[in-house]
Amino acid sequence: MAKPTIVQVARLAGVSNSTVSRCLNQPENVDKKTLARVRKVIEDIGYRPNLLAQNFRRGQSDIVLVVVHNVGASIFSNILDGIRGVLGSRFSVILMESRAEAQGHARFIDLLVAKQVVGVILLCASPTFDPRLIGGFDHQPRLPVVIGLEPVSADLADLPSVHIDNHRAAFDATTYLLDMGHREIAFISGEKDSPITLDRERGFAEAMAQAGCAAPSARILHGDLSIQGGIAAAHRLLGRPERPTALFCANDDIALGAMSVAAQLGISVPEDLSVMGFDDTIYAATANPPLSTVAQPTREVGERTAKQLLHALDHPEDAEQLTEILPHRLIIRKSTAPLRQKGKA
Amino acid sequence: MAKPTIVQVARLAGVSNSTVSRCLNQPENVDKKTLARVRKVIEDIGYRPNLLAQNFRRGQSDIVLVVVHNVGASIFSNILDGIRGVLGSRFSVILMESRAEAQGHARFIDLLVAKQVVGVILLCASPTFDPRLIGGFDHQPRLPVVIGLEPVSADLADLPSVHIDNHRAAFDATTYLLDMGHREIAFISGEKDSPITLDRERGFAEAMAQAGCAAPSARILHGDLSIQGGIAAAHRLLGRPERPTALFCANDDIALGAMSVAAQLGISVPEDLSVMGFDDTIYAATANPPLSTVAQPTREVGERTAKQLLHALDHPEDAEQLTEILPHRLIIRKSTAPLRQKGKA
DNA sequence: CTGAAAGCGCTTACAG
DNA sequence: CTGAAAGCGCTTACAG
Repeated sequence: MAKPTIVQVARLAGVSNSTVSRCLNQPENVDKKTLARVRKVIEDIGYRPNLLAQNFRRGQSDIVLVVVHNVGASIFSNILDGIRGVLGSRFSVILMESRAEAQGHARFIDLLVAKQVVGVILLCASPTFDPRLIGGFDHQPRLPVVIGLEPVSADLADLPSVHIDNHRAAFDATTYLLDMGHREIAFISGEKDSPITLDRERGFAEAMAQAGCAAPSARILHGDLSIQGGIAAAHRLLGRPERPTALFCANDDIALGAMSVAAQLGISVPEDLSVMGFDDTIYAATANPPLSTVAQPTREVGERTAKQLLHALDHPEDAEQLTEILPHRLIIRKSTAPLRQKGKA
Repeated sequence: MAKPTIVQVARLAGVSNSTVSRCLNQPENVDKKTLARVRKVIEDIGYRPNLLAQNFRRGQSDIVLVVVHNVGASIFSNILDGIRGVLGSRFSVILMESRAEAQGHARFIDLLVAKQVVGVILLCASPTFDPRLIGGFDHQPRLPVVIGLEPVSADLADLPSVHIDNHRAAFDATTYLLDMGHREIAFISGEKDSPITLDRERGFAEAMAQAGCAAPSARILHGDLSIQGGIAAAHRLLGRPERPTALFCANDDIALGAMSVAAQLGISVPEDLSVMGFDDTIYAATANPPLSTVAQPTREVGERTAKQLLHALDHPEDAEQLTEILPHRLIIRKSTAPLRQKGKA
């Protein structure tokens, strides 16, 4: 008993294949009674269109590629949930890790071509995955691309994107630290020129400059957006006596790494050192001490990103490119405190 | 300029489509010289087989479905890396979250049927994803399934699986705690009857019983393998005066949640309470205090699981079912310490 | 609103 | 070792 195909349905319903196909794909163009009859047969024999045949015939798969820096980063969990929720069962999501791609761009393109992906969501806008290079190659049409989470640099401004105002968020967080009396603030950032942190660095520098701190950009350390990155930076920063009194970290993992170094060195957080993270991942609230941080609406980022992609897929003629700015929120917990007066030691 | 197809290659090489196809799929059956000529043409015009057509024609996709409880759990990061490394570019990995599947089994089957997945890796052997139900339904052939990370219950013993000896690992960890003088030890586990924790619970109970502790299974709390689960259990456990002196947690997230509750309640870890985790995720080492835990070779779990699947895919006739037991390792950091003598308070 | 026919790009017996 | 031919299950102009 083989899997039923469209021809069995057609035979049983007494119509042609074309009509069955229309019932599936453009029911509005089918007579009500015919439609009902065909649907009944479909139901009765449990017919399901062969996706492989559909994809082949239509010349495109049902695969959406989502590029993340690192699947393990807990921030992606909610975002991916949001994406899957919207894309639903109509599309399959496959993940690619930018950090794992030593071969970089070539393999990325390979994958796009080989898998005949229908759309791309970039949750990391590294140069390797320059969205301008998506499509237009190898006889492929240009693919819809949406950028999520990351700000979009000016030269990519024509691409739809969904993210918070990173500049403003970093400005707010830094201002909060400044308001607590801190002046010796260091910003532990990600890779130099990484798009996700550039805006944050500018926000930091701007707040610092407004508060009269000299050469704020000298207070920015570049590294890796990871626990290891936080550890490395903290070792450089906290080993010396004239260490900063507050650390603003480009993400929570960095902050967690930095706090562990502080603990090792016997520096108390927040008494001797305030630490502020970014993202409000699930590990922030239970850190010891609980981490103050900047929250992003991650699930919403995923949902909105996916909705924009869906729109682009369903309305290829509609070239409207939206930039959606979602709200951020300062979450103050226990890892930050007012600057202690000098005579502390 | 359309994407080149097999017929252009055939024409340019002066052979038939069949021969080009053979060059691609069974080069050993092609004359060396013909092969070389065809390959040259392929190279020259940049031909790449249309995967969509291949999949359709062969009646199967190149998709491997990996089921995890929760993508965000950091333990899966390395495992997925391992899987991807082995499955490489030949297959696409799509992820399904068991926790997200309220509809459960039905949707799972739907996905399998609809996407025509070629193989399944189960990183969570919940009843919803009972591997015996994979395949055999809806006119589909039985699919190769490999279980990773989780122990396999006796009734599924005919399925290949890759995991540590969870019973032994829990026994070892509990014994370590007992050797430190602890007797009032609680085990915070996952869902009741969750296969991943059953073996661990038995290992715990066995070690406790050997040490003469009465009713060890009464010391097992069931909840959720998450930070929230750890928080909930810790609230039940640590609120009362006759609280345990040591907590053994079924994973690191639980331990992190429990430690945060201890911190809130002013209970010092490890002075007043030893806490032991499981998995050695990236958040264990930088916790405050750094978390003692049981490490699993996660990347290897992924690689071995994927290799078994690959074997099953390439040798469907070979029914050999392997159970691979990988080594575990106790990692002792700062969250565990010898029991303090009574007169502490 | 419906049907007959062609065709998407490949693979696979089959015959030679 | 190679080629001619059929066919996988669907969709899509086209004609009526």
